[in-house]
Amino acid sequence: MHYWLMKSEPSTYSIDTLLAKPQKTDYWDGVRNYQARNFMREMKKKDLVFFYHSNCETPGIVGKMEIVEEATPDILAFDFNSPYYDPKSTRENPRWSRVKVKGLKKFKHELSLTSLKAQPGLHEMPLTQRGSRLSVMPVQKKEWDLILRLLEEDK
DNA sequence: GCCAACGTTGGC
DNA sequence: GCCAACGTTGGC
Repeated sequence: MHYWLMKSEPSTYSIDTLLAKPQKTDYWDGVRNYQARNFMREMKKKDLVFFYHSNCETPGIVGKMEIVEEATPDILAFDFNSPYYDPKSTRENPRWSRVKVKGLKKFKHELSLTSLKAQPGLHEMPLTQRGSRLSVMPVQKKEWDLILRLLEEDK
């Protein structure tokens, strides 16, 4: 069992968007960064993921998801009309991947980036490091547990 | 909205 | 293979 964190801009796709989907499940697609893609390819069913709101008034962790389907080709890359279209990705040789997630919970209070940065136990996360733009990253179990404690939520 | 930091592209 | 130019991310 592994733990992860994935970012999304709430103006485009928020935790509420996910929780409003049928079965609260959806594809996490449109990732166009190799490092992030490679992490998605490592994800296994039942892995847990924090949902992070980026590029907004208060960036931070807002919810929790689980992986319900492991990586498959991101078909948006084949769609000429999609903003995520990539002519270099073909059905014969797909370049990008997606996973399917299920929204488990929206936390009562979000845990802001400011609070996360204030925790010495989280200084090794790419998230809290200056200049890091990685949108999909692994979370150590120690970090996961600490974050849950900070959220004061039942696990 | 600004802009620093980053990742990618493509000419050479 | 280098690296300048460009486009994007994302905090502030």
